[in-house]
Amino acid sequence: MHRWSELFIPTLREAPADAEVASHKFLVRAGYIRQLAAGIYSYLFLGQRSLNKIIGVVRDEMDKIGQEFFLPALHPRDLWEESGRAAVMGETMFRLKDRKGTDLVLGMTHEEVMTSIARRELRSYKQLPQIWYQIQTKFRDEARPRSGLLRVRQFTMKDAYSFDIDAAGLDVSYLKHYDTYCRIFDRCGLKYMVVEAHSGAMGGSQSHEFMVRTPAGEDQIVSCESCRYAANLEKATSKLAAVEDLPAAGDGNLLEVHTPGQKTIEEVAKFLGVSPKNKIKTLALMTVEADAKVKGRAVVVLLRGDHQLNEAKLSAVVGKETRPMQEQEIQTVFSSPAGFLGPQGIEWAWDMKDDKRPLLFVDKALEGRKNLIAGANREDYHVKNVTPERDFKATAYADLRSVAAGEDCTNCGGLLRIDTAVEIGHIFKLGYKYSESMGARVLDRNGKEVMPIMGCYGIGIERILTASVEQSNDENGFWLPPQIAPFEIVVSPTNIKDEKLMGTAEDIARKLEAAGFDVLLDDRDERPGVKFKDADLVGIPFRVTVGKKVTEGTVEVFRRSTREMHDASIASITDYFVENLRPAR
RNA sequence: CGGGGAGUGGCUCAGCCUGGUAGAGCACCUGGUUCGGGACCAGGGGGUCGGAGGUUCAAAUCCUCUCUCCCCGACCA
Repeated sequence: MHRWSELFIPTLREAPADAEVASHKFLVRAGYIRQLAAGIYSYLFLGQRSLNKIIGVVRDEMDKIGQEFFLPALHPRDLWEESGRAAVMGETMFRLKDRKGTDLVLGMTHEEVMTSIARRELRSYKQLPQIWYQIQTKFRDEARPRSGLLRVRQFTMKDAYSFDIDAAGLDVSYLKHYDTYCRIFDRCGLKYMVVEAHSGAMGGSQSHEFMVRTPAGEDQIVSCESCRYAANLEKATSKLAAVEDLPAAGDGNLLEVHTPGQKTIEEVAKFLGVSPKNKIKTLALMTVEADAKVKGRAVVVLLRGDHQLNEAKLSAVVGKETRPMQEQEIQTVFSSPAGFLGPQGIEWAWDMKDDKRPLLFVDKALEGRKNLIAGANREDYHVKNVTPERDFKATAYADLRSVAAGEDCTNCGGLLRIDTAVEIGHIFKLGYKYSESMGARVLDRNGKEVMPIMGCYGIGIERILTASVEQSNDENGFWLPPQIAPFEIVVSPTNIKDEKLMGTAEDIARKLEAAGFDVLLDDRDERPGVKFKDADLVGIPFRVTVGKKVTEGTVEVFRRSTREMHDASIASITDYFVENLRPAR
């Protein structure tokens, strides 16, 4: 039996000064975690116990569809060179050398290692499909760790990888994970949503994220209030209301207007008395090359004046990350200072291969529009009557803008809302990326050599705990669902020196434990108030208070989530929990 | 990496502006009283004030450098 008086549960009366978000404050106050350095945490008894329960649920469900491995965290850097990701990951990857000077890295994910096993061992379609997973520590040297356990440099991830003979097989593996993830998060008692996610710079593949809404999150998710549409802001689309074009000014040809000192969209629109919707926003960017010695390429993006660039969408179209141009670079392309840029009168590359000229990507919202206002590429001047295709030719039209709250759903026309959320799981169709770069091949039923097609699937273990705390807390502390709480029930005698109370509390704790419940007996020599405050704080969903009413054969059961309290007879206490706790499992 | 904030007993903080030999509350130890929502009384232990250098008769306090942590941004497989 677990006796509080013998355990290390260092609760704090006050939140640590460096904690900002609720989960961080409470996990520290409740004695679950302690910080070692920025983004590096120790898990103490209660924290580890809860995480072990989460891992138990994850493992139980994953074992139904896959096989558990355990891969090294320490990888030879060569392996990452093979996949080409050593450069891509940049400084986010921890790097070190062994005593012989060999370059090693700490694993931030395990596609490379899993693929290295697959390519050596998998020979035939008869061995497929395979689903391999592990629960293991990941290391990522984040630019800015933050929010307690929400973004850290070392954490536990359940990562799974599927290998199939063809795309249809991948669909099956993907769906299995989708369903399994739903079961896992349901069992963990989370209120989550599944959203379509950005499929990365490679494009084409399908991806879903499992999200828990909380203001502490770092992701923005778009969802429809009328239908089931939900997507990460990086990926979301919306339907735009039609915009009335301006009438042609003058003879309809390009017409310069003097706009002294009016640089921003807002200023110019106001100055000219038009809506930003009739303006073109011209953004000047450069590609970021993996090899720092290679010069970037100019990328210009046109958006409707009131729209925001979505960098994830842009990088998917360009195939590379981009950064804003510096003043000098802007001068080279536009011969104009920033603030007065426009697309007209410049020779754009109409095809990606033409690398002498800058690329011009135009958001679809501008397609078919006319008589727009853009910068004149000349200080203090803008130009009217700008009409796409007549005054400039785009490299491509694409969806490049971010959805804004209040726009219409593409599916059903309903209202779209935007919430912040934390990502707890992500499933992804990888395709042939690693099979190809790392040389995994199997023979198909015709004896022909083909690449296995892969998927990868991750769950952030600590984030389940963190999201759960974010989802269920009040000023006194938090409560976890019984399935992932360190203990299901805390039994609190109000005075341990009263032999009757203490004896009864011990009996009850023993009985509940015998019935299979996870019980903590608060046998500390503390005043009742201290015990109640601590019990409220530490995330245990039920409390049994053993007080004066034992003389009547009664104790109190306190449900932390609702703060409901009612009497229960000592004789039937086990039955009470069998009824109230077990169905929740 | 850019901007902002903070480092003083275990925790939360005051003291710094205006230099004079370090404090409070909580926690901890001993004894006693108490016991249904973070008790009370008495006694006690614990800090080279993040580090280094400088100014000064004297530095937690002023100056320079540096390290660490937090927040905003950039970044985020």
